[in-house]
Amino acid sequence: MNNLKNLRGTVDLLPDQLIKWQNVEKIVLEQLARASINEIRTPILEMTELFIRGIGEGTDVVSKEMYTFIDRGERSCTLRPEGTASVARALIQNGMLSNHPLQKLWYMGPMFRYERPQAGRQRQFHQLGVEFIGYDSVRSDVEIIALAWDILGKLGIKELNLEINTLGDLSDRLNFQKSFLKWLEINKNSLDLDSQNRITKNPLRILDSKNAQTQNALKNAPRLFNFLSEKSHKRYSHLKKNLEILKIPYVENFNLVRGLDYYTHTAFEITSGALGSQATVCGGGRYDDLIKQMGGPNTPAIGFAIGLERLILLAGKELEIPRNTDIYIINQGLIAESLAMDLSRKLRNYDLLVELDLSGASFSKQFKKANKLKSKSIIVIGDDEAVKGEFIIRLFDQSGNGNEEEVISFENDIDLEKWINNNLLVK
RNA sequence: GCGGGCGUCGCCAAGUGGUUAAGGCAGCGGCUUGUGGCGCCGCUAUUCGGGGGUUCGAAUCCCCUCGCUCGCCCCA
Repeated sequence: MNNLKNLRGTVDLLPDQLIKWQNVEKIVLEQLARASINEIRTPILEMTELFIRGIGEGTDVVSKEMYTFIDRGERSCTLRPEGTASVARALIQNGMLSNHPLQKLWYMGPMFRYERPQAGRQRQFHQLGVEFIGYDSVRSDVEIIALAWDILGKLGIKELNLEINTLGDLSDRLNFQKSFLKWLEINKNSLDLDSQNRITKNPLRILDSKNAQTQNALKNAPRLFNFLSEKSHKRYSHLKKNLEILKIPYVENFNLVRGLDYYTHTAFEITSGALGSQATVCGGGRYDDLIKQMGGPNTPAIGFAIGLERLILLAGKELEIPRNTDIYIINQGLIAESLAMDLSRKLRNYDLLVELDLSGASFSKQFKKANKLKSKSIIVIGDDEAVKGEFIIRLFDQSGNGNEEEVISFENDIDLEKWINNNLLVK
């Protein structure tokens, strides 16, 4: 029995911790609803092919981090490592792009990547993703960045850094890649080993290598920014201007590439120093070619994902406080216990947190329990009350001073409601 | 995949070779069988992540292994 354990990189979320999760999720979902974004749910398990084609074979995520296995029907299946590819697939497959070319969608759920766990990183983790499908205007880029920024702001998270970059469109990138590859051939030896390996696999990724030696060498390399078309340049400066109008502070990072192949034009990341080495809480960008590449109609899109574990880490302690019990029902005796159960059901029609003591323990014990839970009030039903068809109700404040008891008949809903309104529902 | 740190009760922890493994919190029971916060009393690890070895004797030393954690890489 003792050797049954959860798998490495997975965690049990226990009731105490879930208070914070639920509070954070509530705020996030409210914000999404207000921006009139609709939910979409796709399977956690997909064909492996989807991610190879969607994310890109040369990426780290696909080449070494996927949970892939052969199922009983000999299909290669993969636990999703991210959400965008699935959403794109679902939209194409369900013909949603011809009927509703414009849509704003969100999803939330577990993702899986086989990596070494560390602070802010698990093998099963959770993401909130937002995708604006069919939108190509700069304003949609701005709106989605603002949305991410505001969600973090609503949670009271301070000291965030927004980094932005532009990757241009496909032809910008090809032009750049040509001369970048030439430079890489010549300067190969001044790069670190990882980066050398990427020359053939995924050269763009070399740009955001964190190796100091490589970063130093890259200072003399051609810059993607200089290969952007006039149109791409304009798009990017328009984006910056809009962010300034909205007073969203940003930092340009020309080396921000992002690890998934599908990004075009705008790429952005929001980081926090409070997270340790896994500093990114939100990452996103535009992916105008993905849906077409996956066999759908030519559909521009932009999206982001927020890592929920990291979000929880950043969110304030005030979200960890549980709601106190409003009424604790102390009860003992055969008839009393039935009456108590009936009363507890009645009380749950109000916006109250009601706990019925089921222990059958002594009154003294039940009072202690009510006190431990910091219940705002108590109801007492014993044999005496049961016989008379009434119960005792009273406030139960922490000072321990005797509050006035009130006796109410089980039939008298009007007095009960009055008491609740006067004592519990008013601030 | 590669480095560093760590593993004693549900939680926090003392103990670094000698025969009963401190203490605190939480939990349970009692003082007080129908009225709470405080207090007092009692109970709660045959065992120190697991396995092997050294020794008369190990939680303490050695080896292996598992796990956790932090960092590299990468990402949310």
